[in-house]
Amino acid sequence: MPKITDEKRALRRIQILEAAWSCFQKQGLHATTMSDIIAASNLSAGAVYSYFPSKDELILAAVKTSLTGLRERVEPLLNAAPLLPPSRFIEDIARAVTDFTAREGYDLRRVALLGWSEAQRNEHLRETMQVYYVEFRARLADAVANWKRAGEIRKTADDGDVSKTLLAMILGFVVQSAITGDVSAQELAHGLRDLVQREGADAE
Amino acid sequence: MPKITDEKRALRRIQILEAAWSCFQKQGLHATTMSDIIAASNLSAGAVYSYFPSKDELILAAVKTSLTGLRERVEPLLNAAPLLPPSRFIEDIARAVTDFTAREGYDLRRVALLGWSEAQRNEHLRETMQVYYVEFRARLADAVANWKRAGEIRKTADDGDVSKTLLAMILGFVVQSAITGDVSAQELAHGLRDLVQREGADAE
Amino acid sequence: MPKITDEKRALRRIQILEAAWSCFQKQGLHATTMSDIIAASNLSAGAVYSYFPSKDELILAAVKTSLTGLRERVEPLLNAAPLLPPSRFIEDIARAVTDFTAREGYDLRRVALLGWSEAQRNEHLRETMQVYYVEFRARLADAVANWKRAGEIRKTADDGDVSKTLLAMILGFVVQSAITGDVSAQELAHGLRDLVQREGADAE
Amino acid sequence: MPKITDEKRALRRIQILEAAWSCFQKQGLHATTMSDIIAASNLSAGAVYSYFPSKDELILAAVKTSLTGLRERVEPLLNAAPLLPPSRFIEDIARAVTDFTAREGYDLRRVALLGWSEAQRNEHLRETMQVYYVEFRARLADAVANWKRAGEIRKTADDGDVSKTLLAMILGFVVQSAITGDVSAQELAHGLRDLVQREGADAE
DNA sequence: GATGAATGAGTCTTCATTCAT
DNA sequence: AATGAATGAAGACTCATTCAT
Repeated sequence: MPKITDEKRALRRIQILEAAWSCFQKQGLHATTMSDIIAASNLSAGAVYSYFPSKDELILAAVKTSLTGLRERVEPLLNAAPLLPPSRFIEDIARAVTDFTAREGYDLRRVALLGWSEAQRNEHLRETMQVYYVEFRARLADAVANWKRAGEIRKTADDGDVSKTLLAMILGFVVQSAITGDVSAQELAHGLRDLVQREGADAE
Repeated sequence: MPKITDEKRALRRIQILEAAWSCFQKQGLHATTMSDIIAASNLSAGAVYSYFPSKDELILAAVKTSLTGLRERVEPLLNAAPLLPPSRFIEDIARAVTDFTAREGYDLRRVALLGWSEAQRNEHLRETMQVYYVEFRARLADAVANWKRAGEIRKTADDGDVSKTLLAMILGFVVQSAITGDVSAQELAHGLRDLVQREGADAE
Repeated sequence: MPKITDEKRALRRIQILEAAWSCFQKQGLHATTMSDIIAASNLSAGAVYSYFPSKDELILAAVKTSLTGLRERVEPLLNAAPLLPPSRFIEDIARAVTDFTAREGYDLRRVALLGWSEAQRNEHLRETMQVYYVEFRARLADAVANWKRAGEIRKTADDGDVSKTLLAMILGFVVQSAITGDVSAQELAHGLRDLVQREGADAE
Repeated sequence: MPKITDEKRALRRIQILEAAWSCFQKQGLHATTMSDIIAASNLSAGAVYSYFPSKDELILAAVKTSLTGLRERVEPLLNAAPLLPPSRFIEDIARAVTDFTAREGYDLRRVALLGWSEAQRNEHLRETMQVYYVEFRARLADAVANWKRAGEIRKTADDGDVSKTLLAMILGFVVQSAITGDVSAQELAHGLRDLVQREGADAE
């Protein structure tokens, strides 16, 4: 077995990461043993450890990857021109969360909950997440500025405050749909629309 | 006949629970060992086990108690007459979360994140949470009905949808403030107000 | 099982240490597994670890104890008045090494070799040994001074040099008897006497 | 027909052996992994294993080689005519040990300690060493006989006993200088001389 | 011949829980 | 009732060795 190509190494990494995801979702981060992951990956202990030096590193990679994966899906929505109005925008973001979950064969929402929990005791993970969410909020603030120009929300709105509220809605959607399992992207969006529109205002 | 009165038993339970909370927040649910909790509670292993038959029960009790504690603080806000308008209401709820954290000497938000994560692998906890959030949402739906009567939001709004959106905002506030640590109840409320009010609408 | 007495704790420690010695001699330090020691001590893994926090600590204790044990046996020889002449003195020291081995049911010489080897990679052990041997040499230097006063060796002798040579003989006796197994305390002493006494000098 | 000449093979062996020595000294025999040696030798795992079938063989070879190397250096001293008197002879032997260490870029003394320790659990190594030391002692006994003829030591001296004492001094010098690091060949020799010469005897 | 990725048995250590005192 | 020492199953990780390419 001489030198393996970088391509193959990358594939192996993904193979292991997928095995890990699958276990993590079913059993949680700590109830999952390395043996579980090793068995699910169809590799040997040594092989897995040659790709990830510790369980913590594997957890980190799993969570980071899901963060990155989500970003890639949400990016187009943020860059769309013209930008969709707030409630439609939120609906699409929520749908991206839901779709990501369904498509990749693993539940992004569950991984998110596990990751947040883990971030409490893992410095590196906590920082990674902080940076991620702060950056994401900055992108939302850009969207808010856009909406102000488009007259979707009033000019005096504070970009920062609104972006915080929007992020809260998105993260809360993740939690709520993971725990109660009975919330759709559409319901979230309609709820926002109804909150926004007063009596007599014309719908969407 | 027990030497120890029921009253004393109750106090001991709280003593243990507080020790557990304190450890859980610092180290997470699984990195906390029974030894940690036993040491923090100033009791013996046997004593702790006579109050809680297993670590899982202790986790369950710790999370349930924080759920109950929060409910008690939020209850008055839901029953207030007249009900505050949406953004004010959200602000007060968020403030209750923040205050609860500060006052009891332990961080409700962290416990919430840990609890959600744990709920992934603990059937009983998951059901408890589901019931709790669904009930809480029902109370929020009542508030929505109230707001409709008061003309705060339009009559055609769907109580269920709006309650889901509101819950998302609240849960998302918990996540965001636990992870980034830079969101206040006021910012959340202002963000909602700005989202709600269009150009030319009169403020609050 | 309430609080155990200090006495019992000390006995347990010895019980474990003896199990460890016995294993270390048969298999060496690193080929001995904790399982071996646990089995030999008739205790559980947890119990052993409650007395010694790691294998390294156990190794350290085993070596230190043998150092201390030997010192206790050699002490009287150093303090004897009048001090025996050099070759007799060396003979008794060598005999103490041999006896210690036989009596305590474990081979001091083997433990010494293992310890020296381990000291190469264990900072703490190395320092402990350094201190021990330097102190021991100081005691030998005292003996040399005594011999000079008694006319056993010439006045111009350097206490330090002679103590180094004596220590070398003792340590070398340990090595040689452990490896070849065919050297007695008497042979060592006779060899020294023969080296010391020239033609025509009167014996002993 | 091998692509590689015997000469090259021999060079490779030495290259590996030197890598092994270097690792063994730094970390000890068991803390050194085959990976360490492989990395230090700049060869592949397969290559190293084609020269030494197992780690044990490598240890054996490393220790044996150091034994042989030392013999080659000491040989001339034993065959010198006229033979140096005892304390001068010991000084030169000790110096050979020290020089060997310095010149070959690796510490003979450390390897010796490791080897003795390993001999406890390695039958083959133990036998090799026994033979080596017994033979070496026989050469020392020859020297003793010489000294008797030359009147350096008294005629009634027992060649065997004296050779054992001399070997003890040499081996003990190795231990002491490896552990305390503060003994020179000269000090050892002076110590012996002082022990040998009584009051009034003429020096050297 | 050479390579180095893969193997997997074996190691040290932890920790929820029990129960003799 | 209370104690805390003891248990031992289970977990994370290592590393000598092999063999497909």
